[in-house]
Amino acid sequence: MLPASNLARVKRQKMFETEQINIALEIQQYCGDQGLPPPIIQWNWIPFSGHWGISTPFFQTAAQEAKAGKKINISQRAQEIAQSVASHFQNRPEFERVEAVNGYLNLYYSTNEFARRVVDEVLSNGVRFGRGEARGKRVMVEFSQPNTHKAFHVGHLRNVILGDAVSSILEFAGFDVVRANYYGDIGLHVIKWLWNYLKFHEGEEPSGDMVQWLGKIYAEADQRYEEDPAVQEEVRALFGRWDRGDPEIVALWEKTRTWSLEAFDRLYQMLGVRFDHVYFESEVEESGKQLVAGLIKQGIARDERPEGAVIVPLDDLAGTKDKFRVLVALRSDGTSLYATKDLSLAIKKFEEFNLDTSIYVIDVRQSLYMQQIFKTLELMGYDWARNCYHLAYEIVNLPGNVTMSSRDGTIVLLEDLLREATSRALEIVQQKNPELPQGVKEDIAKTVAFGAIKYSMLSRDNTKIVTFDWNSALDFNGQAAPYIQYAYVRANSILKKTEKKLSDNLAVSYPLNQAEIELIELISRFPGEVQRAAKEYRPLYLSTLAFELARSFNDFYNQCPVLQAEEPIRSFRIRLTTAAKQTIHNCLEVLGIRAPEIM
RNA sequence: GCCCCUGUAGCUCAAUGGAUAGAGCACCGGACUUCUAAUCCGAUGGUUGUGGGUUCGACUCCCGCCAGGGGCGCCA
Repeated sequence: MLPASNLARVKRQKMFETEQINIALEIQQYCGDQGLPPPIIQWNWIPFSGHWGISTPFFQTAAQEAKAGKKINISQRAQEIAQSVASHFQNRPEFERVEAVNGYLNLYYSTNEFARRVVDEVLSNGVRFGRGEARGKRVMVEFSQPNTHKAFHVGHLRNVILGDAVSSILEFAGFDVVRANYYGDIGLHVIKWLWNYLKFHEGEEPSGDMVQWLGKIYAEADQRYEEDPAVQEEVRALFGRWDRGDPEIVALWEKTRTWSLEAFDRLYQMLGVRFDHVYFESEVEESGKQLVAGLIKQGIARDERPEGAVIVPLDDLAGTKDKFRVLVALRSDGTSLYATKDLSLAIKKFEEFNLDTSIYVIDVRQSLYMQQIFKTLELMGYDWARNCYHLAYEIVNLPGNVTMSSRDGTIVLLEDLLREATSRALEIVQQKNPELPQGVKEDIAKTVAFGAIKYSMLSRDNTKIVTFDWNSALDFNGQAAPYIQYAYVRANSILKKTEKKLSDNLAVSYPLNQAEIELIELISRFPGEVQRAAKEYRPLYLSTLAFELARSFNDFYNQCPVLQAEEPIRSFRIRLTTAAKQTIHNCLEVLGIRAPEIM
């Protein structure tokens, strides 16, 4: 229930929200006048009705009466109250029908009037339809976080796709979003790579796919490192040289790092993902070490060197048991760990960007680690630590619960997946539209293939493991992006054959049929679903809505002739088709999926 | 041992504490002289892991148990 005093603060994030709040207040007023406890109004869509409207139950009101001592049958009493309220709302122009059923009050909108308003709202806002009002809150989303000098596989892809979608959704919902990447450009893995390069690949220049080439050298290095203690010794020595700033090593590091960064730039560009700010581990390493020294002084960290490392005994400090465990903040040899750098980086983010919220898109296996970092920051006295949020997602596995690992060679390279998916899509375009120019066909194939891959990851909840297999990854049928894209193409195909200028926003003067009503209802849900997805960081709500919009449009397409229809039906259906196309576009847009004009 | 996640149709997954738990895939049967069949229509398919509790009402919230996965001092 929204108290009247809060009414002015309610932003119009959903369509018709103001109307709904006003009616809710009126119902509460009415119940109060009748001597009933004020009901909590929770508007739902009316199920099974096939009409457009809102609904709210009165069980709670009845239950409150029962608790107050009245001897009543609750469901019966709820129906009585609903009936009473319904009679109060009888003969109101904004509702076509008002009824009380099973303890619910059902308010059926005047369908044609609301249809007009929904379609008009979409058409007048265009690409901005569904966009929330600016909130004046800044949120940083850190995602992708690749290691340089390593391969990029399908497991990493889920992070990028999720982070990108969440960023877009938040931005569309009204937040000021800073998309941040954080490269692991230094550390043991890089030194191992450099060692292997110097020893076995000296002077080689990258060839073919850069990320793959770098990854191959890394995998090789890792294997030699694991198998041979002498290698470990050499790598440590090399790490020492790097630490001392040996010019030859630093130069090689800089050169190869650049190769890697350029390759990632191309990769993100290909995926249609951009970042507003980029951080590097190398830039927070020194500040991290200093920060840990400070922690020791403050008595937050315990220096157990030389026998042990520098640790933060979180459970002792927080007064918990077996909850936060112990965070290792610095190695016993004084070299930095992830934690060393993450603590420093967290502070840097808030200082540089004046954030309200800081989101970390990182897989679920690092949940404890993330809580340790946030807790440590809190103990350091940073109040904003509670505005740090770990957006955990489950990993991508291979069949048989096999974790993707470069070391074990159990990976599906991004490159391979994209190539395979694109060629499969191209084959289908070839069949459907052989007359199109080759370049156009290739564009469509890419759009479809990338869309399919992104959608398959976004249409599953963050907490669900994705099991990768080629068959389902390359399946373009059913609930998948190509289905949605095809509905968009069909809408476009109708519109191409109409006059450029849309007719005016006239009242709908014919009885809408079922398919039209459902389509309009789904369109009207979009702004609310954007807010819900933003609030819970769940693109799933929008990937589901996109599919439902597409299915509903296909239904409309089959049942409702547009171009052949008589006026004024024809004009309205053209407007509705335009609105559906726009809404599908906006919905896919925030998911990072493009829609082709033809396919 | 402690903590987290998951368990829903044969399979992969949805479902604001609300009315009759829905899609896709697979399987079976239909629909292109039509705004593109990458589509649509129909049929089959359920003790929501299990036992309690809270509630007018539980797939949803709480507790126990079972099963699977993950995490827990110098990896990232």
